[in-house]
Amino acid sequence: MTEGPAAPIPSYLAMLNPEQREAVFHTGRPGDGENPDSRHPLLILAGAGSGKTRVITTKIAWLIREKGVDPRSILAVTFTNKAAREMAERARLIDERAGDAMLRTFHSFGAWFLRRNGSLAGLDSAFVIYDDDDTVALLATLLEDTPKAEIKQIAHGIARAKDYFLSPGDPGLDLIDHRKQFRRIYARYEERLAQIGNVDFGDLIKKPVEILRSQPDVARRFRDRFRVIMVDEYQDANIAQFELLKELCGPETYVCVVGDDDQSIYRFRGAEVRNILEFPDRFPGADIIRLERNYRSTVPILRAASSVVDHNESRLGKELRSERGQGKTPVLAFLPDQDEEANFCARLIESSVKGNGQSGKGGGGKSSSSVKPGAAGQSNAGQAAAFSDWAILYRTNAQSLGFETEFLRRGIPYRVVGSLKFYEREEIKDALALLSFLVNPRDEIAFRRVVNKPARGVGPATVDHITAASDGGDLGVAAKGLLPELSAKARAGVGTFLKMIEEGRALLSDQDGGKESKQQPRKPKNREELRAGEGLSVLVVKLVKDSGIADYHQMNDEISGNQRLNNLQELANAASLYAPNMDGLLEFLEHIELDRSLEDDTNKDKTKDNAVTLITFHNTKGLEFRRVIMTGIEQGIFPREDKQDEELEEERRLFYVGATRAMDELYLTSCAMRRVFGRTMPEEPSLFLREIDKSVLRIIGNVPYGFGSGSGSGGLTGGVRFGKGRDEGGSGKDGGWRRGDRLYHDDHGYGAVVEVRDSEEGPVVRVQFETGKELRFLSLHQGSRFTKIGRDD
DNA sequence: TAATCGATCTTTTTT
DNA sequence: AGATCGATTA
Repeated sequence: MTEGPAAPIPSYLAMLNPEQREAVFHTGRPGDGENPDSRHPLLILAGAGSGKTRVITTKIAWLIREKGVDPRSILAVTFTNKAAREMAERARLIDERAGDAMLRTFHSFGAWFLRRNGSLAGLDSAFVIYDDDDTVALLATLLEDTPKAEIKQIAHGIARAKDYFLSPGDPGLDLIDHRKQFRRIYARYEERLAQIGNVDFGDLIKKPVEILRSQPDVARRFRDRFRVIMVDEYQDANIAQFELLKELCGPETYVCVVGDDDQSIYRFRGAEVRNILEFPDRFPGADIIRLERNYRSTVPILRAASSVVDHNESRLGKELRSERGQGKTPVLAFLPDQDEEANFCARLIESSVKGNGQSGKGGGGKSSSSVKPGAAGQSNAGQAAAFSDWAILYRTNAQSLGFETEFLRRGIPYRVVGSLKFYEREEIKDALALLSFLVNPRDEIAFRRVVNKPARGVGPATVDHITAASDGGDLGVAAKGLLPELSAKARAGVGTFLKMIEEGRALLSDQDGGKESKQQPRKPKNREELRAGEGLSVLVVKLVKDSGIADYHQMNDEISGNQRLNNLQELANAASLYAPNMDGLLEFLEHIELDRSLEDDTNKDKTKDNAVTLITFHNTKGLEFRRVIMTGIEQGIFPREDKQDEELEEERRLFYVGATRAMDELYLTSCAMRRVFGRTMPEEPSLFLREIDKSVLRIIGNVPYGFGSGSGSGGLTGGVRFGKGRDEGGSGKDGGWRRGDRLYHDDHGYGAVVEVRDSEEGPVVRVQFETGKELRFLSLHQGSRFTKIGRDD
């Protein structure tokens, strides 16, 4: 199965270990009696830190260089843009020609496919991609008076349905959402989306599959072109993506997928571990190569990580071996609460960085931490760390706040990965909606978003009027036709809006110089390559200015108005890399939609190279850090409370992913108390801490009673248990408030009841606060915001 | 009809 | 604690 190169081994291959080499040299050549043109598929099970990316990139280069494979016939798909970029870069370093191979994310490949072949499914090539918010907005127009939460649920259902390659008519839909109306809404949504002429995220995968299935000639063309298909992070593929892979593969296609079943963490997004577990069944004749040498982490770190994931049932099984020796023992710290947790992390980091010329800035304020990082025995005698060596990992984005506050206070540089996203900002979405409407005049969602922003006197009634008149067609045309019927105010507003849009479109076609101008749409390469004021940014700047969006946001937001302006400027800068014509605009919008890694401006100044990384467990996939702190390892937080069975297994894998990011040092923190939704709750150590191999841990802090005593179950009741809370204020269900009652309100402080009277909704209580404020409350029985103190009389 | 204040809900994780 | 909803009010 393996065939080595004939002569001396080139240097780019010499650095590979035997398994990696086997994986690179595998070409799936058929045996005797098999179709000589067929290829055995390959599944590379690549453990964390086993040099997976090196194998893929080397393989691509090797195929081109030694096997004479045409680079253009190679397709490699990843899940993130970052991975795609990295892969392209590294493959090109080995062989320049690898730059001609197609390296894309699944979604970007789908978009590329649809721009060229979408017409076969009735899709105009000038579509815009709707994100989740747009999907919700579209559903909202379909479902008036439906609570937002429910709409979101339906949107989620539709997204999942597409992940599983299910259409409104599919019986399997019941597994997603069994309510009868669901498939009806899904069907209407599809209809409306088709009418508008845009696609959502799921369509980028689902539609290509449909086209490939219904158009044999297209399928043939693609199978002809792509002779080699590689998939990275295959454990994250969903059913639709699996189907797409299947459709792209002819009998002669060489398929190679790389993944790690232990790192499958996107089930909630439709990822199916089954895809990788069953790969040998779905792709008969598949060979499997395991990469089990880990070059990243020390022995105890790997041991700690594996000991947890070993508790999973459904695994292909794999034994990671460290090539890095013993190193420092991972530390598990039990801490009183999340403030102390942040404090602990800060001091740990500061003490490691000291002597490195970086300011430690002595941590004023509370110094009475019960757990001193130094006590961990991690004297950083010789080697000082850099801030950038450190990463703080947490389960939910919300947990970053405490660390940010503490780091800010102490002057520890940090950057938050992936929480506030640039493209999710209101002003950016507004600007993008304007641009989208230029491209697609049928885009009701974009139209609704910006037609009256800033307020132009175009109210909901007018907007509904226009959309109704458009009958799914060009909204601009419809609006124009309706102008005479509108009130003077609305007419003026709509007129202004239309004029602006027309000018924008004119700008695009002006620059176009007709269709025949074959100006190469510029690829975003180097941000500095073009300056703002060039390319598409002219259009963005003009629209943002003319629309009044810039002023609107600057006025409306006194605190961060300028920040918003900066963000808009940043958007314009990004646009400068694209050609100032319709194609360039489409490309720009697609780029924005699919690669949302553009950083928020607020991160910019902190992004100095030397900063601590604050990041969710999910976001760390594919990254590595010298020193990692996994925080909030508490039952209910991680794993989340509602996780069972397969989902619990996925949480375990997430733990595994997090722990295996660490190269040299690993710390785990678990708090006895934590503020959740603003209330302080007692916490228990995570189940995973019970599962972890204690022989590779150093435990510090106040160990919860019974923890680690090995005395079987029941040993995990850490922390003090509080009852349901204090007395419910007063007697009776409605609180039993009377005139003269004194109370404390969380927001307003002390006050007294001056009047109680009945209404249809229940008793209305009027309270005079010490601040002088007098407020009326419909009911005071909620308990949490009010505390009854006593009575005056 | 916008603004304001109280009530209620929120926390997964993301291409 | 913070965002968002939604009802009441000027």
